[in-house]
Amino acid sequence: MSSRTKIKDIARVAGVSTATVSRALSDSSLVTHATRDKVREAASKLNYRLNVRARNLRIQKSMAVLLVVRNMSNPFYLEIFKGVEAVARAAGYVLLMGNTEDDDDRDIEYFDMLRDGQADGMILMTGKLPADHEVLQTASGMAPIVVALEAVDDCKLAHIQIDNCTAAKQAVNHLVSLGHRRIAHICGPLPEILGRLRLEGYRTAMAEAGLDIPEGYDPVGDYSIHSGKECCRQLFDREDPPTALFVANDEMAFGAIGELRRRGLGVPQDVSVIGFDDLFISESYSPPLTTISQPRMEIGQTAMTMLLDIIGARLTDPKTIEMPTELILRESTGPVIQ
Amino acid sequence: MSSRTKIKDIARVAGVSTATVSRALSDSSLVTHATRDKVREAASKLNYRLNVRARNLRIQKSMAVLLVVRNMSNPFYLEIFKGVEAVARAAGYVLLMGNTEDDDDRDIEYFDMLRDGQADGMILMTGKLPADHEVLQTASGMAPIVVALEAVDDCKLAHIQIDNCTAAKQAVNHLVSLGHRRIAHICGPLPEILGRLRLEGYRTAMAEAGLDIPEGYDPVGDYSIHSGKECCRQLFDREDPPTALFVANDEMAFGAIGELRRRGLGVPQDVSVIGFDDLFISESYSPPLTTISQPRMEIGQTAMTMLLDIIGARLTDPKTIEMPTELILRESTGPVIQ
DNA sequence: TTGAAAGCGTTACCAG
DNA sequence: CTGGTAACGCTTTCAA
Repeated sequence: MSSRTKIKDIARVAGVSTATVSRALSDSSLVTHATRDKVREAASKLNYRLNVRARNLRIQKSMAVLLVVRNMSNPFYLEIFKGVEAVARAAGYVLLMGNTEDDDDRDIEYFDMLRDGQADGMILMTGKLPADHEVLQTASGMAPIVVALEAVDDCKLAHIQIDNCTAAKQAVNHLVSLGHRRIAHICGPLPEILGRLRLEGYRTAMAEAGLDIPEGYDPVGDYSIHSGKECCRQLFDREDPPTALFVANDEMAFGAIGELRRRGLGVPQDVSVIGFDDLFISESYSPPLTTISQPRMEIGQTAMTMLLDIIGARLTDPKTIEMPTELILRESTGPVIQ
Repeated sequence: MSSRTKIKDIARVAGVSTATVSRALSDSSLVTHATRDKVREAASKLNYRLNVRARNLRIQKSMAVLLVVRNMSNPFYLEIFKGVEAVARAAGYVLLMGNTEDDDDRDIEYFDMLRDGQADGMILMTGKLPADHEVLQTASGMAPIVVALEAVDDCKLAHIQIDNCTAAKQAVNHLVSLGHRRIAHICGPLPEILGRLRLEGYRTAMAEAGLDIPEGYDPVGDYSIHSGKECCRQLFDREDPPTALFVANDEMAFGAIGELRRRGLGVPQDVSVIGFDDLFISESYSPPLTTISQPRMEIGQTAMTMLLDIIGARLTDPKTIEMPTELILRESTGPVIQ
């Protein structure tokens, strides 16, 4: 019982060579059924287990994929994790988690892991790309990277994303259709593409509706509950507070609703609020939050599927998949009261 | 640029043997400073990167730990993930995610990964142990497994947990001190130890306060928002509805509050509600939820630290660490109104 | 302090 | 179809 049984032991017991054992165990067509069965029997009698490390060294793969996020404790990612995990394990890959905490050095570490073969592919959700990293300079073929939900400039990577701008327009249109005219937008951080696109959608919808955006009607938050509260405070300290809020994510919307309640303003009686993301909790929030829903699990699944296609060379040209969003009408929005 | 530079190339350039290169790069005390520097220089000139797969095969380690949960998309785990990840990466370990979806076969798969050396250790949060798995039968020393937040019977594994029973008592005592006498408890699933301990705490506290628990005052949910709603419905369809609810987790508490609102009952004016877990959202819920807080990030950190100690043989006997909980008073509980 | 060489456990090439 | 054997890239004895 000292050392685990290896292919050599099976070879001895079954009376064949290690090469044949390897072939038999991997269902190669180069062995007869008879020897295949003989080998398998010996293997199971000896309680054989493949040494994955040895195989990976030999075949030059790690059978692992790396999922890199900015902040592991963001609840938004949960369903995505799950979608990625499901597809990965079905394909025999294990899932390595990467957490950058917005630290560029860590970003690079994960790219290094990819280059060094510790992972065969990467799903990147940070929206950041280390400049000039070797991994990206694949003369032939694509780098085994799928950028999810974010977009990185200038390079030919596979992307999976949603149409943030159109979704934002849809949200604002809904508020307009309820009769709102003073509609403010609590933005996400604007260096990031996500925040910019949602802001652009807001502006476009407002313009199309012939509505002005007063100076300061689009305060910038950082997606945290607290910053939602803070931005809301700014907006309602004004002399011309809005009657409706389009907020760039649900968490800031929660913060905003909290602040409104603190001021004695009812949602949606006094102010309508619409969020973005449809977190698991939003449906049962008080009031249930009207929001834009993204198919997060499917995004994870699709990202991983794409990554497998790249790794398997079934996908060789940059491709962007756009997933549909949906406006979920709940009880945090209502007609404007004059 | 076809193939990556390896230790052999460095050896050639630096004019030493591969053995010396290996030693130099790992800061062995068996090389002189001079040769060490010479080797390092060559390595960096050649842009050398260690082949982790090859090293792992040779040293018979994977430098990976496996974090196994029942359901990856449970927001409760987020901070734990983060805590584990931080300690793991500081120690040079990568984090592999395992998701069982309550499927025993998957459970076994992850134990197999551990036995097969695909991971050097495991943090188990499913509360389930496959019977008689080889991994557990370590004649000498402990299995490299830390059971977190759950308890598994009968075996000598390291545990990290909270005192669920005492925490539950504390919650109920708080309701009692506010004058509540008709206090119900929405339980988690009772086959599981967690649910049982919280129920026990509830019963003990009620008994100590001299309060009866009417038949049916402790409906069983499944930790989902929906089941919280359902259990609440049952309780308030009674002729003797409670004036206070101690709910076994925050999500069910949200469901319950939603149901109460639907019935026109105010929280805490008409009914007090107290949850368990202190999810990220609970603080800004409406109303802000009184709940029991667990130090989740620290639990993750401590679990991983313990695991490293076991792997490094610094910890050789089963040990249970108990983390403190805290009752967080917010606005969902208030004095009973006659 | 250094080098030669033996593995770690597979897979895959090349003969037969 | 099968067997011998050379890798995969590193670490670590054992000798010098």
